[in-house]
Amino acid sequence: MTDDVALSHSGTEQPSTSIYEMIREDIIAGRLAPHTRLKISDLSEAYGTSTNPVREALQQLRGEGMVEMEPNRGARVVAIDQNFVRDITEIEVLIEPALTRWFCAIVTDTDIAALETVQAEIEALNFGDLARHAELDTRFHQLIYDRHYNRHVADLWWKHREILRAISRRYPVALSRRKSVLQEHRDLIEAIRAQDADRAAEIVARHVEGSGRHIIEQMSAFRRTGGDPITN
Amino acid sequence: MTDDVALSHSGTEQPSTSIYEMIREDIIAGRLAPHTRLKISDLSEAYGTSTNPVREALQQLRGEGMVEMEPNRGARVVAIDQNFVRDITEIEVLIEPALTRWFCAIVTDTDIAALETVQAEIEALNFGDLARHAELDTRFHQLIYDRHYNRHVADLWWKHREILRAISRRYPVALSRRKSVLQEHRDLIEAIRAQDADRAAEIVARHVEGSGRHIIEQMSAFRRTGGDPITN
DNA sequence: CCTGTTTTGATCGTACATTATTTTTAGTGT
DNA sequence: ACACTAAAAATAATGTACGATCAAAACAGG
Repeated sequence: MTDDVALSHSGTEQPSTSIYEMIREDIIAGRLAPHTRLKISDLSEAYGTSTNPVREALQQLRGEGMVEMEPNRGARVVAIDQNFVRDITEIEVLIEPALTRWFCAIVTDTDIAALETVQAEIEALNFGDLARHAELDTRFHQLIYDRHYNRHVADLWWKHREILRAISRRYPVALSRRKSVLQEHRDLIEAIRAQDADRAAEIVARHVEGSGRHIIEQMSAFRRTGGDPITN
Repeated sequence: MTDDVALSHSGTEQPSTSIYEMIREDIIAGRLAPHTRLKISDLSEAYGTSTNPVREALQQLRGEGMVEMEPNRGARVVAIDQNFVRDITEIEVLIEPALTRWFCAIVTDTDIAALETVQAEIEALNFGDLARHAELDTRFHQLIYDRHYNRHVADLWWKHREILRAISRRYPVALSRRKSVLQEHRDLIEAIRAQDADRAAEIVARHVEGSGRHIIEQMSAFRRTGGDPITN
């Protein structure tokens, strides 16, 4: 089994975006799957630069927890197993309801309209394009969370979101889960409109919990069959 | 005001501990105060190495959020203001009660005995040695949180704890706060012994909240007077 | 006193050297 | 002839040195 890096970058890259962002984006987009080896010489060649910027980018990603490194043995994209997903989902179950509560207190008609617009797009799409759906779903929650004054919480949510995106992208979404997502979003909008913070928080908690559980189930299912999930 | 780096390292360092850990430790210990400039040439000289290891260490710390960097303008220890403390305190108010709840469910007599031992030491010390007190206080909570299966939550707590330690070390502890800390610890032990998870969680939430508020108040007070707080 | 230029200083990128680890190959004993 | 061990080469990470680039500070002219 080849464990090598094969990226979709042309040889001539504009260095407008940093190496760090590029590697990061490649991890989130799933082009660098969890636990793939990150060889600095390969990466420096792939991104058309010398080794030093790559090394520093990897160190930064290491600090963020997106890559893991062993001394004298190089770096890998962080291995994401069921426990990993469970762990960060549990954190989100604590955080997202709190963010939602705040949103309920400061929400305006414009905000709700924006939510409904995105939700309408999601329903119209109806999981036809999974990548697009993920994008819209992210935007839906982002509309709520980005309003919070606490940037650290919002950033923490975003960081976890990106990781979950990277992993969930590799598995399909079950039909039952699709129904739940749509319903929960609708319920959430209603609770927010009614400024019922407790109810909104409760819905979000269940939403996050369900999302995490679903990913874990899909991981188990596809691990048992041994088949590779979605190959890009 | 000098903005330079002046560390307490001898010229001959054993490279058993990495540059990363050394810089990190210097930040947490307060030898590198918030917002101090981190000049790689100075650091490489101070730690007795070349620039590259320092650069990578700084990138890792940047990923952790302990250092902030601007392109072509170098790195600084992250600036910790009142909002910063408020932000991470708010996160802890969400996280620590959850960790405590779990602890209530799995606590043993040995655990409670350990807590009481540490608490006895704290009370005996009675804030005589602030550094030692901070150490014991950390250990007290660590006894509770390290038992949790979710390593990501525990690590998040630890990361925030270290940052708060770095900042609170620069300010004295008010007498009223000292009383509260001791009382809250005692109450917490009682709630845990009774396996009253709700009550324990509530106590911890107040404890964390009070701790954060106290730090913020001290920051405001010493900012107004303009005087530098505690100088090591 | 303000503005444009020069100088200084530090970061960032490239190239090279060293060290550690893994793989290959050769050798030895049974 | 096969298995196991040891030595050696290859591979990759880690550290050092230097030149290029960028930004702020010092300076000269108006």
